[in-house]
Amino acid sequence: MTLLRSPRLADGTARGIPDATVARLPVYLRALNALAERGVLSCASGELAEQAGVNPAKLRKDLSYLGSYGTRGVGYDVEYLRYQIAREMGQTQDWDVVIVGVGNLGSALSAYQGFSTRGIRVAALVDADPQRVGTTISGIVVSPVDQLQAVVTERRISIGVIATPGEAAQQVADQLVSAGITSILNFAPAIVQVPEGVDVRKVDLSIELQILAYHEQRKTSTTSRAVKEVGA
Amino acid sequence: MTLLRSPRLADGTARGIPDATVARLPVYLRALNALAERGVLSCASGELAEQAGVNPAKLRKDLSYLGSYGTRGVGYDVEYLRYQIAREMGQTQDWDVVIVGVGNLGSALSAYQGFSTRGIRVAALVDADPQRVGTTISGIVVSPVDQLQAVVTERRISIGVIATPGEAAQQVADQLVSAGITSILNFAPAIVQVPEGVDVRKVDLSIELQILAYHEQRKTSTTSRAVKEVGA
DNA sequence: CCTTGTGAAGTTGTTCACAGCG
DNA sequence: CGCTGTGAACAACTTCACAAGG
Repeated sequence: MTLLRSPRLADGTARGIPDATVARLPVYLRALNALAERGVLSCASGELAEQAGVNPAKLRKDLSYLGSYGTRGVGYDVEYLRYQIAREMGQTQDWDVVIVGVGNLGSALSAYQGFSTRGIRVAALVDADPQRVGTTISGIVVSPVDQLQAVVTERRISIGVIATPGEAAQQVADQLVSAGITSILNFAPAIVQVPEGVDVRKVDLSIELQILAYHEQRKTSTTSRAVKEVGA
Repeated sequence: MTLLRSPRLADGTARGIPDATVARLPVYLRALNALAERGVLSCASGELAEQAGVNPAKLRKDLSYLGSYGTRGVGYDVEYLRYQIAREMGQTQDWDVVIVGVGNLGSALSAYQGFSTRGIRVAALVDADPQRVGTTISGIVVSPVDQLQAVVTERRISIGVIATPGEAAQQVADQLVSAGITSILNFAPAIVQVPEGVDVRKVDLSIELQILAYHEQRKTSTTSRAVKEVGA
């Protein structure tokens, strides 16, 4: 079970990048895109780190897992680094996702502008409600749940998004898995169990607010105490 | 700067609960609510841990930061533990939040059913677009941005949600802070800078999918390798 | 010089394993 | 006996501080 971490494989390719680093690479990518848009060609770790909201040393260590893409005494070439991170993140291709559940949240996700520039494409929408099936949302016709397998196979979708009520989440997860999905983003307020080999990430809107409320409570009750940044 | 951790203050009250634990307490709360609804009166750490999707030892350690609320040889009283966690999380009161930006995502958040049962109440909606100001969404009239200060003060709101495009995020954050908000949940794809004492949490939809895409890419490229749960 | 890349130290989080207690 | 609560070992992550090198 103690799967040891290999920072680098024998073939020299950077592998086994720490989870915490993987979670930050898209942030760096976004910061680099912002710099590129402003016409900046090169930047030092300090500038990029500030844009990304992290410590410069952390940024450099993160980048070191990918390779040595900087120039000592100078910094990083914006376009080159942008490409290297994008490649590492698999953004040289587009990733098709299927959203299950087109209520308020599912509809908002379908319309979300930010996906397309990050290599994410909403390729299909699915809902259990016959009233919603057949309607068009953000230019996509909503399919019935029993078409999930067909849609996933046909469009080679490997990522599924659960945007249903909590009660339906586990069943939807099971259906996604049996349709061949191996990565799930779960917005439903429920823990879903999946077989080995399937990745699940969870975004829970209530929990984020509850965490803020906890810190808020402590701020007002203990008036004399230093406050530090809330862990992300 | 080296703010040392005090698990417990002199007064005996549990304090300085680790961030990782605070982030999981709402999950335990949800699991306990589910058990209570099923009429379960008592449970062992193993059952609760399974419901919550964590290791039993981790659950017990998390609970130990709050106090000793279990009974050895038996387990935990569902209702009692539920109350203790809720109290620690500040859920004995309701927390009013203001959502800035009522586009697709902001509207979906306003309509989100899951908040009310978790002590979160959407108390006000604000938007910069004159077209949206004055309209009613989920029973709340949208206020103009220049009313933010008044709304926050009047309703004693301490938590703000940014659901605007990325370009507007920093400005909105500044406005929230000057209106007296000290906790921000940021859905915009941008890093916002805030003064000391203000907490910011970030939820980035694209980044979550990009992280899944990264793992997905690695699954398909290296066909012979064990896959482990993606870090939340 | 100046900034990267990185060992080493420090901090936080997780898991084990068992003493303690109902 | 069984399950909690927790010290101690372990693992992951962050930060420091400085050698390396353009």
